[in-house]
Parts: sequence; structure tokens; C-alpha cells
Amino acid sequence: MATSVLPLAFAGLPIEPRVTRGAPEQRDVAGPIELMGARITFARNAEIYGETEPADYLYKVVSGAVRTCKVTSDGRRQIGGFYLPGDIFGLEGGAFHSFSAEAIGEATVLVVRRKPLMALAERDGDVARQLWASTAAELNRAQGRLLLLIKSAQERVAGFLLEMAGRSPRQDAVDLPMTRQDIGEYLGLTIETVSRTLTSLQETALIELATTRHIVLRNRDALEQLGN
Amino acid sequence: MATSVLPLAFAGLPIEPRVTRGAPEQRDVAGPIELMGARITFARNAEIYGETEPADYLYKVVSGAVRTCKVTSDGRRQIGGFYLPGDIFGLEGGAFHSFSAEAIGEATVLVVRRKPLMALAERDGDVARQLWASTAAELNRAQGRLLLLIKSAQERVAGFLLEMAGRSPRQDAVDLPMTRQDIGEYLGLTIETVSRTLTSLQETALIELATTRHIVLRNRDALEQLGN
DNA sequence: CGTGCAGTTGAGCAAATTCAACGCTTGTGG
DNA sequence: CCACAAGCGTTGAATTTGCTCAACTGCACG
Repeated sequence: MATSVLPLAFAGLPIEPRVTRGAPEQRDVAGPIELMGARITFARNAEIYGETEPADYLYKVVSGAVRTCKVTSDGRRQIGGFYLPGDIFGLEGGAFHSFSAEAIGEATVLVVRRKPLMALAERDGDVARQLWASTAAELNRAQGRLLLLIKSAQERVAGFLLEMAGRSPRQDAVDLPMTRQDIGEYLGLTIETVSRTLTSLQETALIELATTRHIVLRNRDALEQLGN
Repeated sequence: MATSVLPLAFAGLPIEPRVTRGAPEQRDVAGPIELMGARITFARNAEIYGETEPADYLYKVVSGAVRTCKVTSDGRRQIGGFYLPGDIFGLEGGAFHSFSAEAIGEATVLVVRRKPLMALAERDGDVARQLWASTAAELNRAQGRLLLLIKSAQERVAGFLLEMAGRSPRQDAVDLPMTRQDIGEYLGLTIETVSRTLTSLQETALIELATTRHIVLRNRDALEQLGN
């Protein structure tokens, strides 16, 4: 999976036909960043960038969802994070990425060259602060996830559902863009354990698996007691 | 454990007598930061700051070692990181800390008020970059540790030893400032598992437990094969 | 701190079941 | 007869479930 697509984009030859310049109607968050990028649409499981590629670009999800991940030498995978519309990713310290990024479903992202953005940050303190703040937010998320290490499978899954609910428009239901496999790799569990845990949460009436991808939170309090 | 000490320091009344201004001989990293702080020495297990306190200060380890940690409602603890001389800690995004910090043994830290440092960063691009870079480095460390989620106990302990060796002067031996309890809470393992795993690594001749706190790496290659 | 022992939890494997995407056929209206 | 959309079935992927086992935990004690 994850056919590499970015090299072509790097060469200035976007793979997908749907590439728009500028996108003036898309300025929900900050001004300048939106104006400097191009939109690119990636197919399901397409690689947006690779684990060791130079970090020359910043990305912002326009639609769809993106995951970042790392693969160990023996093939186990760890997902670094899920990114939903509005989220910025690819913001790492070094000159090279330490995770790869892939489109979960079909996803459109805004791609911004890092160099001119940095130059802009040099002059504009607001831009600099915003970039730093994004890095700090990412740091907080990653540190919070360290707590997974001492959590049981139930706690991990409950926490995950709450996290996704917090990021979704509706607070009492979640539409998951990702597979059970992705969830497992995000939480450090196997796909079977994720599935069993969800079933068990349904049996205890904490949630309802309306469809596999749509989950209703029936008892938020109990979930929070588990997940936090 | 972890008697709170910082409130007093906040009030301008350092608990320990050994407080020095400026510290001109301690400028191994950057210039300006060193000049703005005061040194404070904390006793073993003393709390440097609490989990929800306002993040008004930045800290840099001068001597000794520091751990940051988070405690769940039911008392389980997760260590966020270990900080050795030269390391900066307390650098989090929000206005409040999300981890607490404690001295592992007796430890001296340089304490810098955040506000004037930020003001300085506003004018001096180098300072701003350095702060951002520190945040990014911390982010990389945290994200790297997410891999622990898919690692076995052996892999976690092997990786931990390599990490500590990489941060120590000697590459083939480590002096651990922390207890087995701390290591367990850092790696998401129980103290027993840490102990047994170390014993097992010794039995297979990968390491030698010279003393409980001093460990010699006998077979670095094999450790790396395990830990990476 | 280290270790023996019993208990749990989650992993691993295999099989059953559900889901979803695709292509093909069929029916309807123009 | 053609265009189009709904319906159907096939097929491969994703998910769920049962069973067994290794790994890690929790407790007790040296």
C-alpha cells in the first residue's frame, strides 16, 4: 500500500488533475498561509511524504483525513496522529520528516513551501508565533498520548472515542474515517483487540455501533471515567 | 513523595541556600538565556513545578537529573522525560504545565522567567529560533517514544539503555540517576518487569549490571537490534 | 532490588461474517 | 434504438469472533 506520489509533486508535476492555485475562498484560519499554497488531492492510501524525505513543505488538510506513521524494521506500524480538515501536519523540527504521511481516504491538502513561510515568519511575529504554537500543540498531543503506555485496552479505546468525538461536529457521535487497523496502530493494540473492545463497550451500553464507522456515545460519563 | 517546593521559589524565597545569580561560567549553550536566570538547588524528589501550575518559567538542568510526570486519577504515574545537565525543560505550549517536574536526586537548575525571554525572542530571531527548535526537539523525542506502544518489554528496556548511553559521556556504559521505579514509569512497565528484563539481558551477555545503577553495554549491536 | 508463583490481559491464528466497491443486467422514458 | 438509473450479484477487503498461549502484572518474601 501507500504508493509514493509526492516525488512527482515535488518535480512540479501534480499527479491529480484537481490542483488549484491560491484558493481565496479557503481562509478559515490564518490569512498568509492559505495564500502561499497549492491544493493537491491524494487517493486513498497514497503517500503524501515519506519517512526520511526532506521536510520542505507544510500541509493543511482541506478535506478527508490523513495519518502519519512510522514502520519498524520488522514491519510493525505506529501511527503518529490523525489529521482532520483544518489540521496542520508535516510540522517537525528537523530538515527531514521522522514520520511518513498517507491519505486515509481520498484527501485534499493544502501544500505550502516551508522556505518562504519561514522567511515570512522572520518578518511577521504573528506567523512565527502561530508556527511555534502549532508545534507546541503537537507536542502536547504527543505527550498526552504517552499516557497510553499505562492504560488498558478499554481505557485506550474509550479515550480514543472521546478524542475523536471532541474533534467532530457532534459531541455524542463519531464518524470514523479510519479502519480498525488504523485505530489499532494508533493505540498500540491489535485490530482484534480494538474490535473486541468496541463490542464489549457496546454490550455494556456505553456505545452503539450504528455502522462500523459510525459510533454513538450512549454514556459519555462512563466513557470519560474509563478514558481519562 | 515530591514535596512541593516551587511556590516558595515563586514568591522569591528560594528554599535552598545555594542560589547564584547570572552564572557567567555556565554558558555552554547559548548566551542570553544563561544571563537571565537564577540557580536553584532542589532536594531529592522535591517538586520543581506542579502539573497544573502556570508555566511562567523555563528551566535548564545544571547538575543532577530531573523527571517530568503525570499522575492518573487512580494513582498510576507516567514519566514524560528525563532531563540531564544541559537539557531544557518546562517548555510547553500552553500557559499551564501539563506535567509536573521533580528532582530525581539533588539537582540544581537554572530558572528563567518566561515573559522577558519571550520579549527577547520578539527582537532576537536567534533566540526565537532556539526556543522553537527546543520545542521541536522535544516533540521529536515524544513522538519517537510513541513507538514504545508497539514494543515488547525487552525492546523497551534495550532502547532505554541505548538512549541513556547516547546521552552519557561514555557510549558503552551508563550511570542511571533514576530508580527502577522511574524506569518502569518511563517505559510503561512495572518495576518487576524492568528488573527481570535487566537480569535477562545480563544472562544473555548483552549487558552487565556492574552495580544496580551502573550498567555496562557488553553487546551494543545486539542491543540495537532489539531496541530499534 | 531481585525473584518465585499465580493470575490477567492482550496477542496471534484461523474461521465466520459483514461490508463495500465494481461491473453487469434490466427496466423505463425519451 | 439510445441514455440513464436502479437493481443484482460477484468479489475482495474489513470486521468480528472463538480458542489458545506467551508476556506482563501483582503479590509475597528474601
